[in-house]
Amino acid sequence: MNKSSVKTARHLDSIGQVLTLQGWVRTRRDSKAGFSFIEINDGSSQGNIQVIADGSLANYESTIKSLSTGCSIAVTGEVKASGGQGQATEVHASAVELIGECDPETYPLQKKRHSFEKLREWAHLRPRTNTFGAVARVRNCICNSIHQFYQEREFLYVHTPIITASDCEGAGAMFQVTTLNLDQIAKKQIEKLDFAQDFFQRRAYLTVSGQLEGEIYATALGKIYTFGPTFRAENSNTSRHLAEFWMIEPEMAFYDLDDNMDLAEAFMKRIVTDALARCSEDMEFFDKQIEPGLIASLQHVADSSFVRLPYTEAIDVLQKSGKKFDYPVEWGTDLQSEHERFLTEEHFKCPVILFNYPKTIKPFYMFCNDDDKTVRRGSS
RNA sequence: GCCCUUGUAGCUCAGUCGGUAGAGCAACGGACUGUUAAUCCGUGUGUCCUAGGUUCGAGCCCUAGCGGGGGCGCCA
Repeated sequence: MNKSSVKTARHLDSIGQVLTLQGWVRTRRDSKAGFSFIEINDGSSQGNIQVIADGSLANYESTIKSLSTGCSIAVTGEVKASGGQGQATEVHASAVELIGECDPETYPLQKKRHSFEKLREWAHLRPRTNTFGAVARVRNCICNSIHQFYQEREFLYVHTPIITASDCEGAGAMFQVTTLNLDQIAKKQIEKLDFAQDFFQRRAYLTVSGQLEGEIYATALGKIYTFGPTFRAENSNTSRHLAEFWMIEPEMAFYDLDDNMDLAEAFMKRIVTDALARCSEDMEFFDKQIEPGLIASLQHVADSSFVRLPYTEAIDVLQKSGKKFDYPVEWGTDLQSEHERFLTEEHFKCPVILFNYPKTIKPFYMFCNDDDKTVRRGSS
C-alpha cells in the first residue's frame, strides 16, 4: 500500500501512480451512468481530491452510494489527469473502504457555509471546516517561519517560565496561580491570606511576558527570542483581546534603535511572504471567503519599505491632517487606534514604525534621549 | 466594566394589529447529468431560549434570568 496525502495526490507529479488516500468525505455526487464522484479531504491541503468510483466496484451499491459528508474512507486507485474543470488530478478508485460511518441525519456539518458562532457550538468538528483547517495550516506555517527567521540569524530560542512571581512592566492584569484551598478559605472568611502556606510560599501568577528573563539571557548570550504562551486577565471584551495567546519577544544585546527596527521590519515581511508563498491556497480561500483584499494588503506589506517616524513628527502629521478624530491629538498622549489607522491606511499607506516616544508614557527603564523628554530603547 | 442588539425547523432567517407556525438551504425519495455549493420534482420537520406576569387568547406586550453578536473602555 502506497499511502499518500491528498495534497500530494492533487499534484501533477502524482499522475500515473497508484496511491492509497485516507480522509473524510466532503461531498458525493452520483451519476446514473453508473459511477460516483467522491470528494475527500485529509487536512493536508485546502482543496479536496476528486475520486471516481465506478459502479463495477463490489461495494458500490452497498456502501459507496450511501457515503455522506463526514464519513472516513480509504481509497486506492491510480491518479489521472482530470477530465473535468476545477482540479488538475483525480483518483480512479480500484477500492473504496468505509472506515467510519457518519449519519447524515445527525452530523451537524453541512455542505454549506456555517457561521463562526454556530461552529463554536460544534467545537469538536470545527477543524474539519475549510476555515479552521486553513487557520491551522497558516498558523503552523507562521510558527515554522518564526523559528527559521531567528535561527538563520543565530538567535537562541529561550524558554521562559510560565508560572512566575514577576509582573514585568505591569503590562496587564494577571491570573493568579495557587494551591491554597479556596473553598475552605471562603468558609473561614479569612481577612488576610498567608501566602507562606501557598505552593511557592509567595504569590505566583501565569506569565504576562518573558521579557525580564529574555533580557538577562540576552545580556549573557547575545541574541535570544522567546515564543510561548502568555496570559492576561484583562476583562477586555473585544475581538483583539485574548486571555491566552502566544507571544514572540526577541531581545538583543548591543542592538541600537536602527538595528531593532531593521529586525522588526524584516521579521514582519518574512512571516507575510512565507504565508503567501507556502499557504497560497489557504490565503486565496481567506481572500475569497473571509476578507476580500487580504492578499493584496499583505503583498503590499511584504513589498513596501516601512516608514520610520519620530513620535513628535507623527503628532504633527495628525494635527495638520484636518481630519476630525474622536480623541484629540496632543503631544504627550498615547495614540489611539484611529490615529494609527490614519497614519498607516490614509497618510502613508504602508506600515509605520513610530519611535522616540515621550518618556512619560513609556516604561521607567527606557533609555532617555538628550532632550530629556523622549526615549529610544530598552535598558540593555 | 459600560452601552446597543439578538434568541422561531438540522442551518440561515421571515412572522403584519396579540388570534394558535412559514420560506430557502440541508436531510430523505425520485428524475437527470464527467459532475464539482450540480440541477429539477416530491416528502417530513418545532420545548418559538428559560421562568414568571398581563390577556378570553402571547412567537409577538411586561419583568427577571441565561446564551449569542456588535461597539466602547481597559489593554497587547
